[in-house]
Amino acid sequence: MSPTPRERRAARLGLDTGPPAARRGPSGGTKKPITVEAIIGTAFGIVEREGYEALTMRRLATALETGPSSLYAHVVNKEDLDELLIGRLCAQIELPVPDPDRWREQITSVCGQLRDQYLRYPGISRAAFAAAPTNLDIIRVSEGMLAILLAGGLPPQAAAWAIDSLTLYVNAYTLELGLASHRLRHRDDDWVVSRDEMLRRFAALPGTFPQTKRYAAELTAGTSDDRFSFTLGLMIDGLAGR
Amino acid sequence: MSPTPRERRAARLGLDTGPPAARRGPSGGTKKPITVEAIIGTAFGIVEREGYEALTMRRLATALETGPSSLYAHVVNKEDLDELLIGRLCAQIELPVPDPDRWREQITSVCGQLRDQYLRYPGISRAAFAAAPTNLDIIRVSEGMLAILLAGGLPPQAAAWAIDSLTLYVNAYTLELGLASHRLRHRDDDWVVSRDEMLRRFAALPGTFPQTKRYAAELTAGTSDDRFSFTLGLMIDGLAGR
DNA sequence: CAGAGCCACCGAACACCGTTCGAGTCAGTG
DNA sequence: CACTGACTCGAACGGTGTTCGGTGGCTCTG
Repeated sequence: MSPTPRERRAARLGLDTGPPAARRGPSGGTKKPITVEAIIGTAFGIVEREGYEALTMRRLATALETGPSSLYAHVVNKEDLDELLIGRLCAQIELPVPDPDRWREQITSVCGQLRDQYLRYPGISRAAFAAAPTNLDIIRVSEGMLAILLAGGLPPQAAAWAIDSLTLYVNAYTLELGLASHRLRHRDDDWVVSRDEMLRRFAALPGTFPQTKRYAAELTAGTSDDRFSFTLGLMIDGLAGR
Repeated sequence: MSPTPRERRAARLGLDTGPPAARRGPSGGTKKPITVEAIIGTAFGIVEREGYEALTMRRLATALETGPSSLYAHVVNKEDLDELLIGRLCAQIELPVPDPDRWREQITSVCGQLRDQYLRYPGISRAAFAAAPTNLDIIRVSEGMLAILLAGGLPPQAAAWAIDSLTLYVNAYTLELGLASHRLRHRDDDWVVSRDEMLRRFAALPGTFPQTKRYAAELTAGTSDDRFSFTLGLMIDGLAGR
């Protein structure tokens, strides 16, 4: 029984098996062999340039100058590939050493880093939603956040749940922005509208929407970044009250 | 130039054109004609029973005893269908008349209703993420929430942004739960694990994760409902401080 | 050094998906 | 009655993730 893909995944989750002896295929070694590292690298390239929706197994295989089936020797699934990408993303998050006096700005910084990473690869947060809470790189980030909140003096239960809340919100925020940028880049002319257009539409609403009409300015105010820090502040303020 | 689907959509956004004269196709009138209403109804049925991932145009057409192409006379897109579903969902939300003294429980109730509707149709919140903020039924809910928060005495800017935060969180929460229930129903044996299994895995972590190991109990505590109301409380508490 | 077995590679195919095309069929109108 | 136009629907197109079977260098064994 040859090693099933699940076993490969299991093996990768364990200690990394160094360079896999660099075998060559029937191509005669003319091109560099396919490695998990190469797959992840070009996958990130595709997502960065064309968005997550463009990351298909076929597109990825073409970029690696091979066929789709060749990928399945190194990756179990598209889902597995997603998890690899999210793991790599999380591995690049810098976790500060917890400082009790600065827990608010520290947790904000970690969330901001997550947001920036997700936004650098538009749409990839969709993969983050499905990512396993088993992955070590992901747990590492959550461990870091937990340490910060605990150092800040929060009760453990609140800290534990708050991590869920915060990461979930960051994921959702970046997912929404990713969808919007996808529409911008990809047809759907009238989907993403300017602020002026929003104001016009709100003004054209029937009288059944008095508050929306009256506070149209507030509803459309601020950059998406403003909304992000507003919501984060909301949650952190709520936490501080615990 | 026959009416393009976009025009149908535009027409539907205007005043609803009553019963469309009940035309029959080549089937000779043996079966009930396809209407937008019938499409929405059976679509909800499919999602309720088999989850949003099972809602494909082909599956839907089969349920209506027709071919996929027949649907496109009533619906522009799958995206358009999604918007119809979300709109219908939002139309069923009951909006209380704002009471300044009870704004907290009122806003909590609306969010709870949204959560329940989304969870009744697992995975449908994925469609909610993409839904247009143009749809009248959706704006109606946001108008209701805005009225509650304003009655509560919140500054308009905070109220406006808070609506975004809250709905985004509810969407994200239900999306995550929907993904989990999808995995449960659909293979992926070891993906959704019990609390005991989670505790075992946390205990097996290397010493690099001290906080995660120490507070494994807190990290795995509570039902998903507990986490939902915790996060909502967090945001509302933060709001109350404004 | 000869042979065997492993396994990365890859072309072809399968079962789906959303969507389009064009012909066919009816109801209402002039 | 002929015409028009909305509706129906089988067939097909281009796309997706994934599987299968064979090939041929590689490495290890005898």
